[in-house]
Amino acid sequence: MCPHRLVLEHVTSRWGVLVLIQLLERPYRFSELRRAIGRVSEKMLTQTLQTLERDGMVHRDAKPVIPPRVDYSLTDLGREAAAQVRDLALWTEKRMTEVLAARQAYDEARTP
Amino acid sequence: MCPHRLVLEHVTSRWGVLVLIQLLERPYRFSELRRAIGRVSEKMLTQTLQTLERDGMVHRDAKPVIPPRVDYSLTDLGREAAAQVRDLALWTEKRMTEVLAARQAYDEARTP
DNA sequence: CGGTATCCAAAAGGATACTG
DNA sequence: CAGTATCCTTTTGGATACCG
Repeated sequence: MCPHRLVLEHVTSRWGVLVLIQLLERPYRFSELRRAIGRVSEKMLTQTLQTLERDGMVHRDAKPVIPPRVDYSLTDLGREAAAQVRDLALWTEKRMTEVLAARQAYDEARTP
Repeated sequence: MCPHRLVLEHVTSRWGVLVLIQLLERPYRFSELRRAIGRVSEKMLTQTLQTLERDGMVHRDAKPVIPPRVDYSLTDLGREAAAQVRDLALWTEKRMTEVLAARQAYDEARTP
């Protein structure tokens, strides 16, 4: 598999999309981000953030305090990706009526 | 899960992305599309095409001849989606250098 | 040719418990 | 608080065989 295809999979992955769009708004702490996204396990959020950090999309700022505090934000690269992903998400929202109509036509043609 | 999130997952799915980008060029027959994409099983290509057809992105034209001939093409809706997906794919290609640099820095910071 | 059906392997994902 | 580690379930994907 070509390497840039993998990056595309990271940013368009189930949780990657939601993380990028959320961080486009402002930086978030770990638990705060988890609550904002909703119904994501710690494991998947950790994994998604690590992948996006490794790809240079997300910046991780761990403050050496007790209790630990870690802030996540977008890099310049991440902001570019996030903006495109958000546009695609907004497009699907805007076109939802057409999609639902197409589905109904498709389903009705097959269950007479 | 909100419905438009599912549509987003369809168009950004592993094979969905490749199908949309390929069909942006011109219509394709089933086997022809399979060869063009490479290393996709019949099952996954069928499944992907059905999902995209149901969502109103892909048009399926089955000609009643022997041997069977089926042509797949993009609808207007599909062309809009495909263009955005292709742009995102082109962006990841363009930014690959930065991503690779970020990865190297990430990996080196963790294996001294 | 263009599928469908079945079975199986691999990967993704979640719940829980534990740690610095 | 922000993770790791472990275990288990669900989903995804591929190989194969068969059908119209």
